Amino acid sequence: MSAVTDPLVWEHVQPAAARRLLTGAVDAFAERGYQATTTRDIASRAGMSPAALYVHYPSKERLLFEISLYGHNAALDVLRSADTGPTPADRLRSLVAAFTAWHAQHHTIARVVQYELAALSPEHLAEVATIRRAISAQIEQVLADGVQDGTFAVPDLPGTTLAVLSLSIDVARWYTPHRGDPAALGKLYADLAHRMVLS
Amino acid sequence: MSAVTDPLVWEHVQPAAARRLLTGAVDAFAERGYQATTTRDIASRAGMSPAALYVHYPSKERLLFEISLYGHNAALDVLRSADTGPTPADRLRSLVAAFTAWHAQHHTIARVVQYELAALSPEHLAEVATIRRAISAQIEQVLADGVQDGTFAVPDLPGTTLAVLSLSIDVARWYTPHRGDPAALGKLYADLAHRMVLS
DNA sequence: TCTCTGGCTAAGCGCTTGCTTAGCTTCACG
DNA sequence: CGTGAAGCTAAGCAAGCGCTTAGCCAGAGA
Repeated sequence: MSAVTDPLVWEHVQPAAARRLLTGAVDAFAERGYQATTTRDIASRAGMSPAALYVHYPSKERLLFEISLYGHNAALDVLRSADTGPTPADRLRSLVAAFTAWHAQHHTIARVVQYELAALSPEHLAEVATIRRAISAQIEQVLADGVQDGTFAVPDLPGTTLAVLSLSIDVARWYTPHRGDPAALGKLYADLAHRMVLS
Repeated sequence: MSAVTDPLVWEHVQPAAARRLLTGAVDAFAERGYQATTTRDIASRAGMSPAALYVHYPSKERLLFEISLYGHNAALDVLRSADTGPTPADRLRSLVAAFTAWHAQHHTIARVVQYELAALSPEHLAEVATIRRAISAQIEQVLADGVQDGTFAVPDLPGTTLAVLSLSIDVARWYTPHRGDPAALGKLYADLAHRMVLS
C-alpha cells in the first residue's frame, strides 16, 4: 500500500494538485529516502512538471516538513486516543497495539517520520522534536503508573521506555503489506511489551 | 565516539590512506546518510583530495559496501560467539546482550549497516541479505529451542523473532555515547527479551 | 464577450555531484 | 645515479540537481 491508496489520510490537503504532489512525495521519500528523491521524481509521480511543485510548496524541504508534521501529530493522536483502560496493563497494551498498528498501516508515512529527521531544517526539527517528546512521555507515564501500583517491574524506566518505543518504531523499517495484518501485529506487540514489564 | 576513535576495528584495511578514507566514510555516512554524503566530504575527512578516493576504491558505492559487509560480518560473528550457555534462556540473553551492545558500541557502523541497504547495488545487497538471514536464523533458532524444551511461550515465532531483532537493531537509530554503557544496555535488553518469551 | 488571474509548462540558471585525466613527487630497486 | 611505478593533486567533464522565469491556457467573473 502506498500513500496514494490511502487517500483519506490526505483529504485535508487542497487543492487536489497539492495533494497529488504530497502523496507522490510520501511514496518517493519512503522508497528512496529524502536525499535520493528529486523534485523531478516527485512531480512525475504527481503527473506534473518540476516547476508545478513550487506553485504549491515553497521548497522540497517544506514538503518533507508537511509530511513529517502530519505523521508526528497523527501518531501522537493515535496514542492519546488509545490511552484508555482501567489499569496500566490495559493502557500499555492498548498504546502499544495502536502505535504498532499505526506504523504498520502507514508504514510509508512512518518511514518518513522516523528516518528523515536529519533532512529537516532546525526550526522544523525543533517542532517535531516536541511531539516526539510528548510521545515518549506518554509511554513513560504509563510505565511509571504500573510501577506505582505494583503491577510492573521496571528497574530502568527511561531504558525500558526506549525499548517499548523501539518495538513499534522499528516496524517502519521492515514492514511491507505482505507482512500481515497491522492489527494482528499490534496485538502481538502489545502482548510482548506487556510481558517485558510484568511484575 | 566515531569510527576514527575505534581504530582497531579497521586495522585490517591497508594501506593507512585507504583506512582513513574508510573511517571518514563511516563517520560521514552515519552522520548524514549515504546519499547526502559527498566524495569531497569523505576525502576531506581523510585529509585528501576527492581524486585520491579513486586510487583506493573504484566507487563511492564500493566504499559503502566494504563498510556494510564488514559490519554485517562483525555482527554475525558477535552473535555466533555469544550463542553459548546450557539453556535456551541463557543463550537468548547472551545473544541479545551481545547484539545490543554491538549496536551501541559501534553505532556509527550499525547505522550504515541497518539504514543504508537501499544504496547498495543489487549484487552487493544480495550478499549482505544472506548474512542478515543468517542473523535472523540464529535468533529464531534459539527461540525455537526454548519453545521445544518448554521454557519459552512463543505463539508467533517469526513475529517474535522480528521483535527481538527490533530491540537491538533500533539502538542504531537512537544511541549516542552519552546514552550510557553499551554492556549495561545489553544486560537490560537481554532481560527484556527474556521476559518477552518466558513461559 | 472580454478580461484577468491562477495553474501550469518549457526552458533555463547557477551550482554541485561522481568520477576522470594529466602531471608531479617521492621512493624503491637495479 | 637513473628509472619506473605508485600515490596523490589540480583541474576538469558530463550529468543532474533545486529552484526560477517567461509565457500560455483555461476558467471564472463582470
